[in-house]
Amino acid sequence: MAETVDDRPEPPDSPCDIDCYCRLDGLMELLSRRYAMQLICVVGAIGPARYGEIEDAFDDVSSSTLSSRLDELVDADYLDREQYAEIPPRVEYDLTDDGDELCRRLQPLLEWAADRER
Amino acid sequence: MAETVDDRPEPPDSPCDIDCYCRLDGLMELLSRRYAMQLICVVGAIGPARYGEIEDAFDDVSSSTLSSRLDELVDADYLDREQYAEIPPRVEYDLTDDGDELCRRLQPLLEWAADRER
DNA sequence: CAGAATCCATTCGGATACTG
DNA sequence: CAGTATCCGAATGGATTCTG
Repeated sequence: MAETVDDRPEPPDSPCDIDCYCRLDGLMELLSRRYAMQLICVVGAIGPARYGEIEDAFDDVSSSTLSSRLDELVDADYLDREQYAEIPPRVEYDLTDDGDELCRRLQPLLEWAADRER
Repeated sequence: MAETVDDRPEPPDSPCDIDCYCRLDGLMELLSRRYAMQLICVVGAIGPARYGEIEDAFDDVSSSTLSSRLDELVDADYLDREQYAEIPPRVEYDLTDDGDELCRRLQPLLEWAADRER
């Protein structure tokens, strides 16, 4: 890698000085995956949510896809995964603090998107 | 241990009765493509924006990708494309009313995303 | 129940070259 | 300047099968 600038006081070569929304990679890339944004908001809405509940909410998502999305969001610390040693096994997902903040910021968007689809 | 009281009506056709953010396809699918959300906000920020300005703002987007994204957003009526019969040719993109509303609803998200990347 | 693993079709997006 | 066209590798997500 040629140039990795660790401290970015003011990128001199950035033509987009507004608020530089153009270079966003981490979170935006995560949110650009299928169901990611909806997933955050669904978990936010139905509180601690079990895997099955989430799966049902989407109704047409494959388990592999949902698993991936959950993993990614857990890894990125937007979701918290609590596993209980019970039979049958129970797992609950909930928003972390960051996830909660994210959810709040997604709300206006999804709300609007939902409105215009009906 | 009592279950959380659930007195929701339970619509028969929708397993996700909160606000049904799970079935969103149209807009969310559009926004899930690379640069789409940033693109809306950038155009919102630099007003009527020329193709070159937008391209420069992103600095690492390929012209084919940017073109696709622009086309999609124009087709979906979030962006307006104005072409002037000049030499050299000039094209300006601007937000439509829907695009403007979308931009406002994306703002909190991107703002936050930008903050946590620095 | 809550996934993990594997395989695979499709899609997406970048590079490159070319144009009105 | 503002794209379009083409090719192609990479990534994505679904189906299916299997498991603690």
